[in-house]
Amino acid sequence: MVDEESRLDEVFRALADPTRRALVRRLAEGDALVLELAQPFEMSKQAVSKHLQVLESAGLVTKAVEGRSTRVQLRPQAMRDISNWLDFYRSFWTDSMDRLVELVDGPTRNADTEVPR
Amino acid sequence: MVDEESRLDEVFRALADPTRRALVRRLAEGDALVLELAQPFEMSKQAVSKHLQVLESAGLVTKAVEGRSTRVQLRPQAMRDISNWLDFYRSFWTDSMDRLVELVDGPTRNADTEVPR
DNA sequence: TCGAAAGTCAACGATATGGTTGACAATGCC
DNA sequence: GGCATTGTCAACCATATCGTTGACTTTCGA
Repeated sequence: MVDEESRLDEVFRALADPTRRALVRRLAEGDALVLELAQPFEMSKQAVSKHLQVLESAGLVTKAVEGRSTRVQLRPQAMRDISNWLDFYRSFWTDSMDRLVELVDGPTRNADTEVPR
Repeated sequence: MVDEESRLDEVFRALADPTRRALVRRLAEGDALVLELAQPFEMSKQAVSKHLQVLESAGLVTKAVEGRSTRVQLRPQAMRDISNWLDFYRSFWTDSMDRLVELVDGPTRNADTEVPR
């Protein structure tokens, strides 16, 4: 069982690369074979294969062998982990906006908005 | 001007480290001095300083010199970039759930739910 | 059956990362 | 003034990352 922290690491890291994000975006349009994925990138198929391994180990992608081809499928549920992580801060950045507004406009609004713990 | 892609890279990368996420979470409770941040981690202040530089260059944190101390402040707005990026896939993973349900339950529900582009 | 196609594995190289230690500049305090 | 405190910089080390090329296995098709 992989603990939550290292899973977050993997997903964040997997998405911290423009090539891999492009692969993900491509896969959002539908499944594809590895070579189809490698095609638009000027990169060796080996490089793409490695990127797909990173995505797979992060749980963002699954593979299914079909004859001598391999079909790759997006598994966007894995993004839920980081989405949940972000949720904790979502209220924060709107609150920050409020505080900024307050700074600019002066404390006209009543201060009953709780600061999150 | 930094283009959108490399900004995403930086933010994703910055958050792909458990120490830095811990720093962020700590800063969510309020501003802190660098030494205060270094305190709970069994790590040299230099290491923490480096992490903070990564966070700062990703726009997740700002620093303000106060005498010989430096106050660090969270800037959660930077997370908006990746939140927006995720938004594109948010509908996706719920749709995938629907497709899964359909697979298990059989096609009982009418198929008027659009597949996103 | 033989050759081309799809994909992975292994080894290599250049560069980035995350940590260390030691030195240093700037500030505050006595 | 002199010394401790805060933080960064520089150099170094071990390891990871991202790409390459070459070899290999498996599968398809003529």
